[in-house]
Amino acid sequence: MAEDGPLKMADVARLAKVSMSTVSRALADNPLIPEDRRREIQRIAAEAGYVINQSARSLRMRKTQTIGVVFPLGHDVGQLISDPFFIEMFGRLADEITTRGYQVLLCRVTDTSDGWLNRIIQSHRQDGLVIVGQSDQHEALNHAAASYHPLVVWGGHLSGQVYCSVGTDNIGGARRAVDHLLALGRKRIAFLGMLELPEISLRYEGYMRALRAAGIEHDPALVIPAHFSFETAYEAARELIESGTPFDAIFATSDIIALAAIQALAAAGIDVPGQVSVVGFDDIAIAAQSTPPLTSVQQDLAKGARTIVDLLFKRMAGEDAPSATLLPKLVVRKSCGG
Amino acid sequence: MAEDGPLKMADVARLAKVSMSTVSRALADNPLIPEDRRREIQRIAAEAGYVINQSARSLRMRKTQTIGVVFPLGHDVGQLISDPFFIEMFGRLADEITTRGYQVLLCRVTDTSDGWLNRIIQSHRQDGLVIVGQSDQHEALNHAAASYHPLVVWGGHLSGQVYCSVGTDNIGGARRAVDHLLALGRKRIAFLGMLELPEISLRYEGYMRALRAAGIEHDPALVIPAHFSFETAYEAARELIESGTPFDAIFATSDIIALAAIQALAAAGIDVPGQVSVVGFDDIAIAAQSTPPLTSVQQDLAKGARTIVDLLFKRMAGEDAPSATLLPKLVVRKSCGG
DNA sequence: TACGCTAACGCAATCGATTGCAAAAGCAAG
DNA sequence: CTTGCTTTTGCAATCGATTGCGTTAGCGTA
Repeated sequence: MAEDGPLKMADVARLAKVSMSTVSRALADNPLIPEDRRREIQRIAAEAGYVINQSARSLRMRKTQTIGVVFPLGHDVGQLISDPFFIEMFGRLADEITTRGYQVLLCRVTDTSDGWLNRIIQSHRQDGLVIVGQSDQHEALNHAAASYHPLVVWGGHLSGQVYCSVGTDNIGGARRAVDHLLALGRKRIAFLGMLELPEISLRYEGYMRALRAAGIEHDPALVIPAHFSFETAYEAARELIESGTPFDAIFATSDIIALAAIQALAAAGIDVPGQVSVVGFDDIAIAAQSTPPLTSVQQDLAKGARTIVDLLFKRMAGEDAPSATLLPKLVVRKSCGG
Repeated sequence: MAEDGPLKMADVARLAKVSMSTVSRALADNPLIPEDRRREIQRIAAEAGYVINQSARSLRMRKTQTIGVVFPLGHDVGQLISDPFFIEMFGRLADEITTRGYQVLLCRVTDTSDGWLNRIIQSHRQDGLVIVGQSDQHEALNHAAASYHPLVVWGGHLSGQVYCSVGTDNIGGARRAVDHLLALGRKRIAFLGMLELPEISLRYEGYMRALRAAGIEHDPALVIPAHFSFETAYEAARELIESGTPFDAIFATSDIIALAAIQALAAAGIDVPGQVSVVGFDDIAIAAQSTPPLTSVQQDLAKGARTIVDLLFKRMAGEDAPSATLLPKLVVRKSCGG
C-alpha cells in the first residue's frame, strides 16, 4: 500500500472524522480523549503511515527532543575521527542520550569567533548541550552558562567556573602516574602536552606536585608542547630525543601522544621500558594492544558520559546540578617497566 | 553586554526600523535589498546577538540543513561504540557532511518493527539519509527508496536492489583474501561470520569461488556463525577449536572477529601464523597494532564516505545517482605468515 | 508638472503542529 | 422538561520564520 503523499495531521483528522485537536491529543495519549477512541485514532494514523512533522512540533512546543554534542577542538576537518578518545566519548554519550529518547545532533564549530556558542544556543536546534573539552573557550563557556542552563561540559574544573562540568581529577591522575615513575627510580621525567588546554595544565600541576614531593628539581627543558595528533606528537618526541636533553621517562598527556613517543623512541633505537619508561593518559582501547602495552591513567568514560547526561537532564528539568569529578585509576602495563 | 531575551526577527526589525521581510531577506543576502543596507542590518542583528530560530525556518522552508545517519545494526545499547568500523565510518561521514554546511543527526532505531524507516523519513527531521549497513532490512530499504529519493546506503550491492548503495566489492575482497591463504598452502580455511547479513553473504560467495577455483572441496563444518562483537566472536572461535574440526586458516569477516579468533587460538596454545593463518576484513586502525599484526582486506572508508555524501547531495538536488562499488585492497601483515 | 519605469519595501498568507477556552453533548436528579 | 454538572470536542490563536504579490519611493524623461 503506497501512501506516498506526505500526509498531515489534517488528513488523519479527515480519515478519523474528528478535528485536528482530537488527533493531536490522541497521538499524545492525552487522557482528555477516552481511551478507546485514542487507540482507534492511533491505529488509523499508523495504518495511514502518518508521522508527526517534527519541525512543526518543535516550533510550537519550543523543544526539539534533541541534544547537541559539541567538540570545540574540531577546528580542522578530520579532528573528530583522529582522536579515539573523543570518538569513544561520543559513542558513550550517544548511547546515554538515545536511551532517554532524545536524538543526538553533532555540532560542528565552523569558527570560534565571537559568539560561536551563542549562535549554537540561539539556533534552538537542541534542548540541551554537551561540550566535550574546554579547549581554550573557558571564558565563552562561563559567559554562555550565565544565561543558558541546560549545558554540561566535559573537562577540568577550573577556578572561577560557573558552568557545570564533569571530568577526571586531572591533578590526581597525573600525580599518580608520575609518582609511579618516580617509584621506579626514574628521575628525569619529560612532560608532553599543550599547557594551553585547561585539562593539560591541571595535569601539569599534578606532575609538578609529584616532582616537588620527591624533592626533584624541575627542568623546563623537559616540558615539550605536543598536540593531540599522532603526527605532531611524533615530531615533538623526535625533537626531544634529538635535543640531547637527557631523560629516562615520559609522562604523555594522552595515549596518542604516548604511542607516538614510543614509536619515535623505537625509531631512535631507544628501548622502552629498558631505557625510558612511558606513561599515557586516557587508557583508550589500543593502549592494551600496543607493543609494549601502555601504562596509562584510566578515565572511566562510561561513567563520565552517564554523569554528564544525568546532570544535563536535571538541568533541563530546571533543577540545579553541581559539577562532578571522577576518580582516575592508574593501569600499569609493560611500557614503564616494573 | 547581556542580551539574554531570546530575541526574534521582529525585534531586529524594530531595531533596524524596517519590516521583518526586509530583515529576513537581508540575513539571507537577498540582492533585493541593496548591499549597504544588507550589511547594516546584518551588523545590527549580529550586535544584538540575534540568531535565526531553526525550528521556524525549517518548518517554513521545508528543509532542515541536516543529514540523518542511521545504524540499523544498533539494536542494543553499546553497539555503536563497540565496533570500530562503524565508529570510523561515522567520523568520516560527519566530516564530509559538515564541510558541506550540513548538520549531522545520529538516528537511533529503537525498534525495527514495521515502518521504522518510514517513521524516520516522515519525521522530516532531515533532508537526506545515510544508512550504514543493510542489516536484514533489504526489503524495507527497497520499499522506502521507491518514494524517498535522498537516501544512500553503505553496504553490498544486491540483486533486485532499487536503492542507491555504496560499498566495497565484497566478493572480490574475500576472493583475494582466500586466494592469498591458498597461495600460502593453506587448505582447510574456516569462515567466520553471519551469513544472514548481505555483505557477509557476498564475502561468503567470494570465499566459495576461491575454493572452487583452487579445486578444494568445501567443508560446511568450517563455516561458523559469528557476530560482530568481540565476546561472541571469541566464543565462536573457541567452539570451532574445541570441535576438533581440523583447520589451518581462518578467514574472518571482520577485524574484530579476527582479533577475537587470534586471542582464542592463543588461549588454546595454537600459534598464529605458525599453525593457523588468520585474515580479517576492514583493516581498522588496531589491525596494524595487534600481535601479530593482522592481514586484512582494506576498505577505503575515506573514499567511501566521500562517495556516499557526494551521491546523497546529488540525489537531494534531484539528480539521479547510481550505486558505486569501491575496490578493496589486501594488506598483508604477519598474521597469515608468508 | 506629469508620466513611466524600476528598485525597495511591506502586508499578509503560509508551513504543520499544539492548546486555552468555550461550546456541545451526555447524563442524573429535581 | 429544566437545571446543573461532567465529559468530549472543536475553534482559532500561536510558535517564528519565509515569500508572492502589490504598493510606494525614486529617478529620468517628455
